[in-house]
Amino acid sequence: MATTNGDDRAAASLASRQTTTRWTPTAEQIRILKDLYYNNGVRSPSADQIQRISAKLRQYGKIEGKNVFYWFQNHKARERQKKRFTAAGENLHHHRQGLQISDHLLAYAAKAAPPHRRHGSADFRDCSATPPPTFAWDAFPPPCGRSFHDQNRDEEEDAPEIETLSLFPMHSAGDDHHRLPWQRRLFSSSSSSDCSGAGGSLELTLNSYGNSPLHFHSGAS
Amino acid sequence: MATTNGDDRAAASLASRQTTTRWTPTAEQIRILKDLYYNNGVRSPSADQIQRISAKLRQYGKIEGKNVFYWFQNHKARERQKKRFTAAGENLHHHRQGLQISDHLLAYAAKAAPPHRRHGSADFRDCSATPPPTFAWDAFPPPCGRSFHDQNRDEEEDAPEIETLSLFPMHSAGDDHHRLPWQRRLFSSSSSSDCSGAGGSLELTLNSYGNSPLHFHSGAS
DNA sequence: CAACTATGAATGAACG
DNA sequence: CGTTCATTCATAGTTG
Repeated sequence: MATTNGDDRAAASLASRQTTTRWTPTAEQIRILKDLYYNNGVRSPSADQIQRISAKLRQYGKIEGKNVFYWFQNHKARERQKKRFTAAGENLHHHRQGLQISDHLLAYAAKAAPPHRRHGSADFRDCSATPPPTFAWDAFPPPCGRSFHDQNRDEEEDAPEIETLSLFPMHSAGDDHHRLPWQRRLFSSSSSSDCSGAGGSLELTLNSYGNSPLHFHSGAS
Repeated sequence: MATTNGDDRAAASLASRQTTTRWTPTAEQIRILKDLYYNNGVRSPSADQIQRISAKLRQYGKIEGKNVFYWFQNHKARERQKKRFTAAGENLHHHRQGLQISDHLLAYAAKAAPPHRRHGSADFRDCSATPPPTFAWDAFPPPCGRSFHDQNRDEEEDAPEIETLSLFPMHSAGDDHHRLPWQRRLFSSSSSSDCSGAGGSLELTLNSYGNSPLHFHSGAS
């Protein structure tokens, strides 16, 4: 991303009496953390490792063990979470289902092809054929010569699996998987006339919150 | 909101390849989202719901799962935040003009709530028996002296004094491993070649990025 | 166009 | 671990 300075939030806000209680990692700290995460496969460091890491990172700024712990926890969790609700490729293939508004949309959609904002290069996680079951702490350069990305923003990769998933499973006769109780019928598509640009009515059924279907009135009034 | 715009802001303008093109929800998308929020009580949709919602909303414009996720997060958070100030801000009716930060500053000024724990719960800085979220691994496991660590942080990211403390304690006679709240059940993965270099002076070489000794450049680019 | 506001995006911290 | 809350940054979009 281009969050201005990005990592230097700490340096940026050090001007005043920052009552900020929470840790503001420096660029170097983040760099090291990501290096450990991606290049070394560190995902859930143990207490000992956390201590070592924090000790090391302390050279670059204030940091405590819990910060390291949380960082890895969050980083890992977010990576998974993101993948979870980003199942379908979402940005480059919108089903144009005949709507008048798409006129403009298509217009710039064509030119706005470029993917996200922070796709630099390939990810590092699988830069080597050997999964990182162990912690490569000691001392050894990264297995594969990896070009360092800019500074911050990790390098998540997208697996644009275009599977045209059923947007709204009406009634899955062949129930295959039971995931969670609320995963039942969340949405009910009203056949095929719900995709009106603006001015339609769609029904959404959310069993988890209410059994009554929801009707959207896009009547614009 | 304030301007009841209601147009397809998506079709606003997009000429330059903004590296930070954040999602601009369309009127229909917002309407549906609010409908879900208010009429259906959806506050924190899960991954599955997010997928469906985003899929549905995609008919009205480009959208990704994370947009839905963030939308609900923000909407909920802000609503809560606003309500939280109504009671205390009866006197300070300053138009909170300028500076986004004034938002929370007013909050503190109004309620003067200690900036630590979250929504009132129970205070627990009691260093007696079981400090709930006490993180022991910091530098040294405080017996119970300081429950709350960084509180009056008036220090900056500097002062990295490279103490020569043993960064990597070998085994140190085992002694008592700080029994972290989670270690009991989380850090029990000692059944494998944990840190291979645990018994030596790990060096943590992270020179893949050109390890600068330290030195924080004042940044400011 | 500057000043300001609403809100999307990000992330540290923590809960269950 | 997945989920949730709080706080902060960045910026689209107005408003004067």
